[in-house]
Amino acid sequence: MAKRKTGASAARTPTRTPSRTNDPVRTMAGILEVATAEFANKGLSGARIDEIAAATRTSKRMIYYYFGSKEGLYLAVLEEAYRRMRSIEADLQLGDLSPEAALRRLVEFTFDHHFGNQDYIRLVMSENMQRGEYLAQSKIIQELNVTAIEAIRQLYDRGVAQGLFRTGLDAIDIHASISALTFFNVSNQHTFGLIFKHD
Amino acid sequence: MAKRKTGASAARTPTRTPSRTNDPVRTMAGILEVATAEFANKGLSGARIDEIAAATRTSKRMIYYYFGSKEGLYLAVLEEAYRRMRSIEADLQLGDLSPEAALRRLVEFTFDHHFGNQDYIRLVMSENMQRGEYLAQSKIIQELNVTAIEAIRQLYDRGVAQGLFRTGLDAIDIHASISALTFFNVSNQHTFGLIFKHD
DNA sequence: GGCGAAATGAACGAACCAGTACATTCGGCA
DNA sequence: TGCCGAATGTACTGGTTCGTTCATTTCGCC
Repeated sequence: MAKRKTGASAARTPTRTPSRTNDPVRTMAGILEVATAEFANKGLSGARIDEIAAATRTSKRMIYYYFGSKEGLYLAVLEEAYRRMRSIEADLQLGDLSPEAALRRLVEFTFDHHFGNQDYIRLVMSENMQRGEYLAQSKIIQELNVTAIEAIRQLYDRGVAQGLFRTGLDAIDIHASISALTFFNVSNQHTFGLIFKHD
Repeated sequence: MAKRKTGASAARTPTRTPSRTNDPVRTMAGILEVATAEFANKGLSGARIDEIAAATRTSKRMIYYYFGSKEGLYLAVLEEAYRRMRSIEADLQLGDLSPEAALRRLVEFTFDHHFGNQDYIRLVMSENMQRGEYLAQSKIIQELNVTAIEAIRQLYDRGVAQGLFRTGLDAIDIHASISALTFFNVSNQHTFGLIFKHD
């Protein structure tokens, strides 16, 4: 069931995975998975460490052992969510496509990802409620974002060079435009749906 | 449940405020004002009744006296925020303008309101984090929203009749389009600003 | 000018919740 | 095969936080 990955603590774990009860990698992954759902559902202040622990195979003790604090766990969850998204995004290989095709593909991906990963949306919403306090602490996420913006900039510059896109736009604004409508539709579905709507 | 004062806002307040210690209208208004800031800043679960009470001229006792519970206060804050916005919106008198001018005016108002009332934005974000649970309880807000959508529908229909707007659009979608970009820019300013930006 | 309801204040309590102390088992390695 | 650090379980605690209890003051009204 559990696949061994080299990530966690050190590279000293042998490749075999015998039937053992100590499995830090699995423990951490399990905690992260449950915590992602909990933080996405209730936000940072609404989430309860005890509930996360109860939904895990392990105990609250382990959460503090691996993540140090509620905030530490939240940050780890946030980083994992960003890392996952940017990872898929990087796999799109936008550089291999024409500017038009690349842009279309990026929009499609963003659309699909936002609608398919509401946990991610809610984590970002939550983080905006915290005024980006935890994002600001994460060098990792900031680098991921810079890379993503850089990819858009290159794509845009290629398009401008070929006379396909008009000049004077900012990569960040493009990113915002791509995200805004679909993000808004997911994030505000409840206050909007209540006005009258279903589809 | 809260025992709402009938004509809370106006009606029976003597126009001057003599030196009297009992002033329920003022007490309620003061609580609402402080609570709005607190809920907008920290969200429902992050807000602290004790902090709201401390920032008021009155006491926690009064919060429960007038609003019954933390949730009751939150709902009252939400309703007041919506009511205020829709009230200004209604003052725009869109019906008196040409469809084009009315649409432009609506967009401008939405833009200005969103940027000028970040508390409102954050309350709506917060409410979306609660999945619209409290909006769903508020007949008042739902009616306000229906009215607002209806105004857009009329405006749109007039424009279509005059051949100014293309057909086949939905009033709710128009509303979403108007709100999305500016709402997103305010609501996600922190996770976006962190990518790199200032203006 | 006094009566009863509305409004207010001070302090308390019970549940909740993040984080910890203590104790134990596991598992790689010499 | 015994050692030792890594990993885990159990039970607890100290502070926080929503909500309440009890007592008092205010004020409209007759």
